[in-house]
Amino acid sequence: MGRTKEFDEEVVLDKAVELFTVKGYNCTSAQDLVDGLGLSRSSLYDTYGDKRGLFVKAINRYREQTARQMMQFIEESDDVEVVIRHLLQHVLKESLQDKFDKGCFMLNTSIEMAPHDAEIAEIVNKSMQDAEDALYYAIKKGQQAGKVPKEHSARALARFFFNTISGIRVAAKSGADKRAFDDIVSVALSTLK
Amino acid sequence: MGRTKEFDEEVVLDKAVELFTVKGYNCTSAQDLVDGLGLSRSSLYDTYGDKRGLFVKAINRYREQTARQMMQFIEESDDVEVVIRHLLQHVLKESLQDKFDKGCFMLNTSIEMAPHDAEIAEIVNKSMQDAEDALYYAIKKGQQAGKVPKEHSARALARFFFNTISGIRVAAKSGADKRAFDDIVSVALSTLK
DNA sequence: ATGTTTTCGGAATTTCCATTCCGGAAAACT
DNA sequence: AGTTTTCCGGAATGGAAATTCCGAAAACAT
Repeated sequence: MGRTKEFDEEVVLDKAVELFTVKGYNCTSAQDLVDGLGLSRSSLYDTYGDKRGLFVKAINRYREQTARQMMQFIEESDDVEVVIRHLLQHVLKESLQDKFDKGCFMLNTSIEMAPHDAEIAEIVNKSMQDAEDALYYAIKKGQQAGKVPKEHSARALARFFFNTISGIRVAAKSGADKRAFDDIVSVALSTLK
Repeated sequence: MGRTKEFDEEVVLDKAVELFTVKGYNCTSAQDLVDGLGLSRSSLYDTYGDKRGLFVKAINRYREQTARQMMQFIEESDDVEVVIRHLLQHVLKESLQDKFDKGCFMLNTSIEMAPHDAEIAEIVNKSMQDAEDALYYAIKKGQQAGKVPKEHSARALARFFFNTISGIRVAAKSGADKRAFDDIVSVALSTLK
């Protein structure tokens, strides 16, 4: 046995998510990664193959984390409106605290990379579909319990709320303000009445 | 007087908008531009300074065009709901016909460039604000005419619809399907009832 | 026609960035 | 202590992309 790795791969991946989210794939140079991840160039290439390999691992990690987080929101309450309100407020809080306007890694990637990288596109699409499905099941349950009007189908509402969140995350990238976010959330939630 | 230009600057800018929208700034190489714009490398640099200069001119042109288009929608009818329905359907049609999933130039740019290019960020922000303001005036007029409920302020509704459009344009980038778009539009429009 | 100015196409240059390579040190284990 | 494995820093390497340069061609003027 030789020397053990001095870095925790998961910690490194979290930092990579952060770096790639702020500057995107193309504008994050190998040097940025060496500086930001706290490991040497050679360790980076030994461990992840190349820049794109690191990126793929980072986005897969992000996907797992956000999927888990989503499940937590869904399981938090039986009242769908509460769930969705909390979810939107969570997105909103993230967006407001986002000092560097880094936005959402998945959404940024779907704009920057997905159109010309099939493997990454698949990850992004699956992740977005998972999120929509999670919303769908929560809303469906709410409708069956009579807590959500059936004027719109559960699928339609799920798509709508997912779309609303996408919009908010775009706005976060150019630093929209709290009042604007609050308005959007308030109008969006009124569709559940 | 010397030799006359063999290209029409406006036509070139429209093509540049197309190219940059499909691949983004970073992935559109100078060679892509030479091939796609139909002018020589030297003419390109003589006319626009450099790649970024061309990009800035292209996005300003796009901004003018979309602002004009928005005004046409607003002036088309006195019935706000009709205006917004047509606007959403227009965005939806564009998105569905978008064979290369190029999406919206302004939104793509706000994700890829705005965070690290202040001048471009300003153009993007102004353009988005213009669009929201146009929606605001249309809705305000509708509320004054008693055609739109005042449960939400005109500003809130304008922000909400602008946000909905952003979401749709993100989805267009990964080729969402018609049923999903129809659902989103349908739920969004129900907020005007 | 001839001169002048500007464009054009493409070759040449330069700059930047991802990736590889190297030598030495540090850790883990025998 | 010795061996092995992995680490680190940084100096090359290689390639791709942006930009500049140059000779020829076109448009217009005198």
